Amino acid sequence: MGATVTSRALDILGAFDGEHRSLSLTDLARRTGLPLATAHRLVGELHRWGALAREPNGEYVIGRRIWQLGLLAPVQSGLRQAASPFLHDLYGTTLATVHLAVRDGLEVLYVERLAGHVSVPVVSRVGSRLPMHATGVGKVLLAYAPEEVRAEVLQRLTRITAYTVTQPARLLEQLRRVRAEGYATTGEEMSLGACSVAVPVRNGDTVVAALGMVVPDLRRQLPRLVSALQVAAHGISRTLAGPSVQWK
Amino acid sequence: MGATVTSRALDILGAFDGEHRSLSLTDLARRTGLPLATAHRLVGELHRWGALAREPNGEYVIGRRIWQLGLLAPVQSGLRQAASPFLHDLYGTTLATVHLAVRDGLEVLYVERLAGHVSVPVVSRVGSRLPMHATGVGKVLLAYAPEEVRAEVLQRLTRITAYTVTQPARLLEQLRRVRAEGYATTGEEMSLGACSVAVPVRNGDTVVAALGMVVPDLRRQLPRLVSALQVAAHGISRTLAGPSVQWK
DNA sequence: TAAAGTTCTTCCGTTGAGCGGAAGGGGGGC
DNA sequence: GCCCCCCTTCCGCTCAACGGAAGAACTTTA
Repeated sequence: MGATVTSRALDILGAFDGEHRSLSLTDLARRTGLPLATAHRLVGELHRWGALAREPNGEYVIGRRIWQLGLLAPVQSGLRQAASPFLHDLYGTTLATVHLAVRDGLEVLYVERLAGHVSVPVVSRVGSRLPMHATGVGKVLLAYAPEEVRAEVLQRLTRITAYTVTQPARLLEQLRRVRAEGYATTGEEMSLGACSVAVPVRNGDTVVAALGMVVPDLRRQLPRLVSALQVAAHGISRTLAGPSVQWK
Repeated sequence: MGATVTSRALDILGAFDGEHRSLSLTDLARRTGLPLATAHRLVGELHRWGALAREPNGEYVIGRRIWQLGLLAPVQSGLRQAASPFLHDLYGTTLATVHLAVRDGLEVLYVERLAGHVSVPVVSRVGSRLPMHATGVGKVLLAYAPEEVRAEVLQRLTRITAYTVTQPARLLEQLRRVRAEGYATTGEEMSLGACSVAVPVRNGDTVVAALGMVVPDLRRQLPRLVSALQVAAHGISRTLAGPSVQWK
């Protein structure tokens, strides 16, 4: 596989994740499968550049330089900033957990999250990924994804709770309705006790993100939540389409 | 200089900054001084891994994977999250531009920023760096920095406005007062029309960050602002010292 | 429409940078 | 003391990275 120097260096960075925020040299060597001496050299270079930093205890963590670079990513500087005020409004009026997510490959990537005080069992975190077929934002993004992506996702509908939709035909039907009605819902398909609604966020004609919220129960207030979401989504779209948000 | 493969790959990432968020292949080759063919190969690898992404127009931007990694940096997951609620409170009670910053090498690195509606000419941005001797947070961080850092910074007190302190002796005296009184101030030393106050944020005994605010004028309300800042700083310190903030 | 100028991509023979096994610290637990 | 684990350094071999050059794709100029 990855035999190039660059890919090895990147693999070292990739060894860090939400559960492994700080790793010792040997941890890194083990997780990447690199010989210790090699890992040592690469880690040294990454450290010298500022991609990695050392904790007082000697373990390595992601460095500030990477954090800084991350702030330049379009997902951060464009979409996120455009959406920020609308998310706050939305949270203010509904007090539910609000999410902004994009599609990344075959998964949903959470870009922003405002957590409600009344906490519902929510799995997502900013920067984390979840399967598309079991989340509200995922269904929206899947509904508007290229045919090939949809086809591939439909092949692997892994079961997560007892309510997860795992039959391709049934999910396809749901996606059709998402396109027709403009919103997606889930009921305890990702975690028990959590339902969700989501709507697409457009930039011009294309769906670039999904905006969703998680609540304990949908029945009663669905129309109100959908319209609140749509108002916010339109606001974000307008900001995105506006004069060069991306660059300021 | 940088002759290793890794450092070249990192240099490519380093070519991106606040003013250059998207670059073409030739831009990258030029900015890094690499031969086009070499840049092409490295960029290809970075792209394949997700460190770089391609815009519709073919230019490269920082990819989502880097953004995700950045979220794992301690500056983001520990300090920033601990401080967030206090910053919001602080902003709510004062309506001034609020800053959280750390020292990175010989400069101030802005970690978080809440912008006031009544905008004062503020230069900082999250992820950007400014010189230490001309900012409130910078003076605080400098006052508590290791002797060697202070010595080096004092050698290069570049003038920015007519009010910037450029005499080492005068700055040293100010730093002494910062330590004695627990807060630092600036008056139009970084940009005209902007004054600032800042206080240290501690984790245990060591100063890990500085909390500051920028206002058009300090005279009248200084005591009130200082005490508001100190309350917030103590709150952050308590959260940092508390049970494992860093890991949740 | 051709010509001249961009920028991007692919090819391939040469060579020195990266490789990694091995050996040498350092510390802390028993 | 001894053992074990983790980190760091060394060094000769080899193969991956290098980059000049040629050509493809696309744009601008004449």
